[in-house]
Amino acid sequence: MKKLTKVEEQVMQIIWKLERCLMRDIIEELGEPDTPRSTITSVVRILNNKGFVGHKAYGRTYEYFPLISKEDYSRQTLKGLVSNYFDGSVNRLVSFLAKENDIDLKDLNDMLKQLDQTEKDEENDA
Amino acid sequence: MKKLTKVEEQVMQIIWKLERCLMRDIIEELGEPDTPRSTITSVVRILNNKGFVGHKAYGRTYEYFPLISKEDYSRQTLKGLVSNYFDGSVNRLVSFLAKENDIDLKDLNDMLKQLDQTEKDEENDA
DNA sequence: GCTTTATGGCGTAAAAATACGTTAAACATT
DNA sequence: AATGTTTAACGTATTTTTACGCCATAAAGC
Repeated sequence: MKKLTKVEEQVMQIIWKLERCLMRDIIEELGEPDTPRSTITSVVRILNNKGFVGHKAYGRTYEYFPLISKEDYSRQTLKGLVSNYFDGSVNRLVSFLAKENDIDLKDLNDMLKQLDQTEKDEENDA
Repeated sequence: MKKLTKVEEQVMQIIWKLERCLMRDIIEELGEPDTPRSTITSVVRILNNKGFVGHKAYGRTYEYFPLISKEDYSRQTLKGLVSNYFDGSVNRLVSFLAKENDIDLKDLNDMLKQLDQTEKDEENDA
């Protein structure tokens, strides 16, 4: 899958958030008055060319919407990160985070217990 | 911090791996015969301009080495990913991984216990 | 309904990333 | 040492990304 560049990603985040939107919504949401609107439209156009967003014409104005979900893209990105920086091992990533004290171990334990419980519930449902 | 592009990252990975290296080491390690060496040298030159790698001249030939550690860069990238795709919550990231079955919960539990133990050991040392 | 102001698609300029050819030095072979 | 071969720094061409101006339309004010 193609990778988003810095600015593309910024705009894409907005389109993901708004789901279906007009140019004005994107510009309003971005709210950076220093960037000219014409620059934003360019980026949207390129996102469109690259297949990240689609558009539907309403008269002369377009409605834009994502063609790839944020979740799919983050999954892909995360996979790449793990493969490049953590020897392809997700556990290594988590262990890195833990060592960095980015996660509270107790929190995580609680969370895991909950997930574990969810799994058991699903088993019972089946 | 500046972000590496696709090709830059590829070359950077090699320089991180080799630590201190000559052009020929990088090219050998890359081992993609379809990419001309001159292209690689360009990328290295740009990495140098961007401050990712330094060089030391030995006569007419340069020895290259990373100026930023792989760990630092991955930390930074990960932080960005979490902030952009997981509402800034690392726990949310881990929970995502767990739901995707990318991590085995049991493995993770064992790992956490070990980390927990390490912390206690460190407390005893102090 | 005419003038003024805002909107946004489009073409394209400017900057950055990627790709390659040339060439001069380094090394090998005789 | 003279010749051929490999190496890699450098300059630049090409492509992609980023940024803007223009202008036709739409909307607002009078």
